[in-house]
Amino acid sequence: MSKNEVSRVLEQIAACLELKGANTFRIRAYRTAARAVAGFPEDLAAAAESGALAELNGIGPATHKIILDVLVNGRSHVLEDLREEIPAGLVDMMKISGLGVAKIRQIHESLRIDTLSELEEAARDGRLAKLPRFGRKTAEKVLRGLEFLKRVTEFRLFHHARAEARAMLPALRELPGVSRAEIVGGIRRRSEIIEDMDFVVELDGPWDQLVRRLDSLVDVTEFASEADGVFTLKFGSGSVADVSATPSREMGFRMVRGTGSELHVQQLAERAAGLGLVWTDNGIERDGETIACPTEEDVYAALDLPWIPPELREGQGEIAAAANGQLPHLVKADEIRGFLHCHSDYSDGTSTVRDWAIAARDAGYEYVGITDHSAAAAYAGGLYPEAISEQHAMIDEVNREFDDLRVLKGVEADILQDGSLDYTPEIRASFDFIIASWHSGFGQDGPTMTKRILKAMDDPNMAIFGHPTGRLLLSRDPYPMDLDAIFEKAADRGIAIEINADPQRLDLDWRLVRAAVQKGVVVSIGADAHNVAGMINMDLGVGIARKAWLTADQVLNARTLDGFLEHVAARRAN
DNA sequence: GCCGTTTTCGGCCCGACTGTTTTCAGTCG
Repeated sequence: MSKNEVSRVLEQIAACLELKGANTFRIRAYRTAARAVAGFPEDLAAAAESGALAELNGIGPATHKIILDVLVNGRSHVLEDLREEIPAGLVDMMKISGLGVAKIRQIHESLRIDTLSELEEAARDGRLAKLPRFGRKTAEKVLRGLEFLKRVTEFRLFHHARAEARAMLPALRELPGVSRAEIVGGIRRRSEIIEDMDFVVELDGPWDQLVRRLDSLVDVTEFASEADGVFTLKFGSGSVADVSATPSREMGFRMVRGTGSELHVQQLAERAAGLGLVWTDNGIERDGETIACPTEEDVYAALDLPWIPPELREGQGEIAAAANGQLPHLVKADEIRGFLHCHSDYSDGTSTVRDWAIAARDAGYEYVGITDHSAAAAYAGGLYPEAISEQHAMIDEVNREFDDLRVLKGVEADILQDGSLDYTPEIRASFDFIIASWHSGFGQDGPTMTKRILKAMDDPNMAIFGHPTGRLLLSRDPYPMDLDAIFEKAADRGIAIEINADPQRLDLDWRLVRAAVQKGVVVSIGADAHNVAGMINMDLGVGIARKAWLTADQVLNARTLDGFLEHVAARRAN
């Protein structure tokens, strides 16, 4: 059982308790434990054995017992008992925007509804709108929510899928006759959401032996094989893996074919045709002979191309760029010098300023920008003016202790309804830099939102525009605003646009990052981490930057400390 | 249910918006 699965069990318990009307603090305790588990940096099972898990902040006797139950038995008796009482459909309804516990209970009790399809029916035939305090708009919102759920339910977040795929690799590599196994597909391209996991295995032995052993892999519930050596596995967790088996002389070809998007592969086939070659499902043929391609380099070389980084294989011009020798030198994780956008225990984070400094220095960063929430974000413990001075004094103290790292006094200031930034101008000027982002007023229409953001950009203290479109992967679409106008103004004012690296956000979308950069916008990669375990988010953000063709000089926090501060100063003077 | 420079019980996440209502419950971040 992975951390994510254990964390999900705790989340589900919280959801069931919420629907039961349990004490809110008890519910919150389960959510806290779920987050603690998900963000735990080490091996969970080992920590459970050594007793370190029980010492973890947020884990108490009850949640510890549940975690052990899940780790040892693969299931939670507490959750199973709750499931007896609470229909699964009601838990699903909590994912619908606009439906909270109270409304769901009302629906359940007055309409006797406990599945999503019954809910849809009631929303369509008018029963839902007739309930007290519901109405036409609520019913429409529920239908939109149901539509969204249908659209996303086959997908999972990148980091969850990658963790599961990585955990599967050793088992695949140990299968008889398998000399190599690699992850391909959307995970290798670093797509933000993933439908199926894709693998390629290099097989020396006979196929039937592999077929017999594949369905013995842990937790496989369904197994189907296809004629051309692709095997589909379904797991108890609901995830699906496609495993493609190939002899070593075709390994490179299978990896290219398995990794590239449909468009990329199609464009490779067209290029092959242009060179008088034939692209088939199993390889590239010249004069009726298949060209041996044990490595990916062999495939691209046969097409007279240099190797193309997997992140770029989307059919968005990378083949032409490769042919012209114009592939970008994609930014690498070790080129990021500044760790930006982190929350400390002054607001809703759990790590202290000193924790952040130590973790950032140990990870090799030159500077770390602490950006707690501003006062308007009351729900997240946003800082009142008194707390700011206190925090700045603390940062000064920590800075005196480190000669190889600088802690910057940042803030994630709310963009208020009217487009002004939180705090007075004097307070805003007291920060080293400001990430401005919005956390409320999402009901506004597109033009109003655009006007609001454009106005915020007039504030000389706004150095970075945080999680610009507000999207939450698999749960909320981006907000409808005029991004062209916003990118133009950002370029003009020298405001960086954030790639927020929270795995649920990955906002700005990589496709849009490319558009922004083409307009001259500088990009900042922000981890949006709430504890030092969240430092791994930076890797996800770099992945998105690479998908957007970014080079280090286009990334604000790949600059030196002086370079970063110069940028902020230039912005304030603009 | 968890935590503790408030320490074994009492406190923990609040303010604004939305859609429904004609004064506010429910949801969201």
